[in-house]
Amino acid sequence: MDSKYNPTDIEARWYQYWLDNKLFHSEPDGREPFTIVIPPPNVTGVLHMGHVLNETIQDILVRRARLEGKNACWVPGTDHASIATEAKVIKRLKEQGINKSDLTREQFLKHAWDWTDEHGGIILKQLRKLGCSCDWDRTSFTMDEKRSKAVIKVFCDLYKKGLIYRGLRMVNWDPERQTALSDEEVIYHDEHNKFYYLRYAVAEEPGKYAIVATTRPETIFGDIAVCINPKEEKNQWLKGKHVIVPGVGRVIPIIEDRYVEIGFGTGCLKVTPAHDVNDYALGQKYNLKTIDIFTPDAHLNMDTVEQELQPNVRKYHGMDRFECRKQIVEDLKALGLIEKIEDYDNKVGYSERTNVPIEPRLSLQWFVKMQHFADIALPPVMNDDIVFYPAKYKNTYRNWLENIKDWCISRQLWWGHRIPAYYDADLLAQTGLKNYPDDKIIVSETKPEGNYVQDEGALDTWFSSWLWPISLFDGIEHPDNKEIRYYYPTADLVTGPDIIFFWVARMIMAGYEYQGKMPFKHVYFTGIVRDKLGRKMSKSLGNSPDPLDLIARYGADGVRMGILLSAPAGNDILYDDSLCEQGRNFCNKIWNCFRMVKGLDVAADIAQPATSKYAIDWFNAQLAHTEAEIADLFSKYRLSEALMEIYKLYCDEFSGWYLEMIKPGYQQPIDKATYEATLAFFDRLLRVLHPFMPFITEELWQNLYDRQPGESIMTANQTNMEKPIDFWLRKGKVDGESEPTENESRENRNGAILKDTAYLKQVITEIRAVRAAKNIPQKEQLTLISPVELNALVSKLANVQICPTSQTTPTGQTSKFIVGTTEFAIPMDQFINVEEELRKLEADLQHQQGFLRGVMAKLSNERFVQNAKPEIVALEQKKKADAEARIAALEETIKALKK
RNA sequence: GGGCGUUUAGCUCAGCUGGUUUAGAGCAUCUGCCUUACAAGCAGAGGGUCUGCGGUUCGAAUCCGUAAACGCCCACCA
Repeated sequence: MDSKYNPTDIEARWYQYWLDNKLFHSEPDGREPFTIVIPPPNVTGVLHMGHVLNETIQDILVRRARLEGKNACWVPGTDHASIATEAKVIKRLKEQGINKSDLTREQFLKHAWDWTDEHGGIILKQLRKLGCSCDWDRTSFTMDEKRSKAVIKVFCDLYKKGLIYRGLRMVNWDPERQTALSDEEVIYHDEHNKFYYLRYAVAEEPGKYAIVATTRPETIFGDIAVCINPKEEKNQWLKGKHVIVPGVGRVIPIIEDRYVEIGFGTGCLKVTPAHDVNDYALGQKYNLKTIDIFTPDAHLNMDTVEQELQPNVRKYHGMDRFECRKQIVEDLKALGLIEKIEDYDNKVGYSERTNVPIEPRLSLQWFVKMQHFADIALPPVMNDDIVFYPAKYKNTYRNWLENIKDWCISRQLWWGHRIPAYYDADLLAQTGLKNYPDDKIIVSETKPEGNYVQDEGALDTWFSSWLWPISLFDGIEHPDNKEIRYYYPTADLVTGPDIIFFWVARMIMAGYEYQGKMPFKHVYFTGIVRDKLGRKMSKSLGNSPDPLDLIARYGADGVRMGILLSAPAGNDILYDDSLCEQGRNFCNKIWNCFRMVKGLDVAADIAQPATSKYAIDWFNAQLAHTEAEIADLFSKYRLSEALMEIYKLYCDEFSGWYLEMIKPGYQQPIDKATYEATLAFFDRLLRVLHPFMPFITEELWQNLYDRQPGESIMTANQTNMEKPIDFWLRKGKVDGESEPTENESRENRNGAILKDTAYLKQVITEIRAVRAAKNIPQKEQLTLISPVELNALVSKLANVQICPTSQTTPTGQTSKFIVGTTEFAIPMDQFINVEEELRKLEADLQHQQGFLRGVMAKLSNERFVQNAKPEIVALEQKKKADAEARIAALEETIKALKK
């Protein structure tokens, strides 16, 4: 065995072994289920650091549950990611010289499926490298047959219930992809813009102007009115008048509405009902017409402007909206129709996917009525039936649900689930889509007989994702089937807070609507993975490492540890390669522990040293203690802390102390009892680590004992994780105790031996410190003069000969230290720097005296003694006694030294 | 404009319902060691008054108020 752990081959081998033995596969049975459904990554996506974090956490939870004996099932799959994938396909087609507009829907979809087949599932393959224990037999896709059927069925069902409707609304329009978006898909950015003050000539009073301030001068072609607040003093003179849209020539009325805020800008608001949500509302209220001046790709369309005005504005036809803005400003300047231009900061909405500014656009879309869903989804989260980690996201969740708006679910895309609404072809020809009567629409899972045409739109991707925990188990089509009854509700959902509205909230809604139950019991919100400078990882910054490359360098276990180490739930994690390095180093440490243990020469006929017996007792207690700690941390989803506990357990307790305690002398064999106990400890240690580092733990577990084919650490039932194993414990009751229960006595004994060992460790550490300070090598044996009886482990680990104080009269100089209130001394041949010793001791003395003053201040305070709880007072008295004893010991030592 | 969160060693974070030996961990740093499992290691050491201010209390990193800095979410002020 090499002294360095080499993960590459080992990882590949064990992953294949797990697959070959179907160890990830789950079928309903009598055990308690533990289900996680993967947040489906985009089908054409590749693994990035965010996935690594997210999937590692899920794998840890799943593997832990599996070890606990639960029937763990982690269902993988991918998302068709309607808009993102369609964009990628269009881009690729363009590279081949093909325009989407030249293709029929069928032709385009053929290309899209080709792309999906080609790239789809790459990310799932990558998850295997990371060690994810998904049940691959259950791999699903949001657009596969089962999931598609579920989506269509739900659409029809909600339509029948009156919860889906078609309507002409102002929606967020993505001019790049030319589709509607939901409110959640719009991201607002702060921008430095200009505020343009335009002069609208007053028709009735030549030479006078109404000044209108706007950030979007290019929309004046669609102006229908100018609105003032009836209460605004300075604009009273405009009441009932008309103004002329500058550069356009349209005469429009001044209208009055209290919506216009007094004192803001000029008090005159231009009303463009086709291009602004608020203006649209005003338009509705005052029955104004709408002029849509943009084409679907946000170029100016002057055909919609009145015939007689077109000669004035024809030059803008076909211009891009931002080009037009520049141009119109130039032109109005030339005409003297711009009063002034000011800097102005405002927010502009961008399409989440294409990153172009969205355009509010009046359009015919499908919506889900959300109030009903908000009503069923709010209570379970607020009263912790579904628990959020961290809990602060409950606020965010509530805030959204309490201000819920209807969900625009139709998209003008081809890649996705096509809306199952059908129009009578003849009637449609007469009326057009907008005027097609609602009651003549047929919404159906199958195409109706006759001459019908299907709605061209597709559904929002999230309209399939919200069914994911149900549709994966066929719970939409067969709501009471065996699988859904067994696996649903799922246990945990692990996801980012950025999709709390998109996905988490909507799954809860669908869960209650279609199963009458929550979709999951716990939601673990991860943070965002950033680089060590706190910047988001992005392709353009080049600060996003390729996970596969990291796995090649550090091993999957190392990377898993690296990503997890500083990732408490909800906190952003600042990723740095050095964290993976720490993970790799840890693997190496474990590897070498194993080499040491398995390299021991075992002799059946030698007796077990008392020190080893003690060491085993102690480590058993320590292990039980840490295991309980870890169980507690898991119950709170504090996974990075749990891993840190394990790390310290291996490095400090097991490797640093236990193995040193039981290690036989040079080229000496070890007794069988100690060896067996050590193997058993190792077995437990591997199990507790396995969820975090599956590969190395499997490798070592397999080599620890002879294992049967098909056996795995994964399924080594770990039912006793928080309890110590009995047979190492001393039997019989502790003196002075009256019949403790088994658990109590175990805890007492564990507590006692942990305390004893802490004391021993401290003595040993002090001796080592003396060595370090005096540069005395470990090999050179020292004498320790001790007033108390000490375990022989002290001699073994510190290489000292222990002499009782009574039998020793040190000649010459000694180095002294105090543990608790006991003074120990080490005689020294060499010269001792008395000054140095004194300085240290006096510093300690000062510290103790300061401490004692603090304690005394409390105890001499009557109100403290009266008000504080008795046990607190008693504790302070004990502190006082201890400090006094220690001070006495120090003073004596100092006095002796000064002689 | 609302709401939420954060601020503890050089860095990343624990510190739960105020009292547990005048603040803990990992990493990094410094010193000494290639000691017969491991230099991707071992041993030892240093380092913070808990963002500022005020209050409650016998007692505050912990509770309250306030200010500042940073971060996030929501919102139709053109």
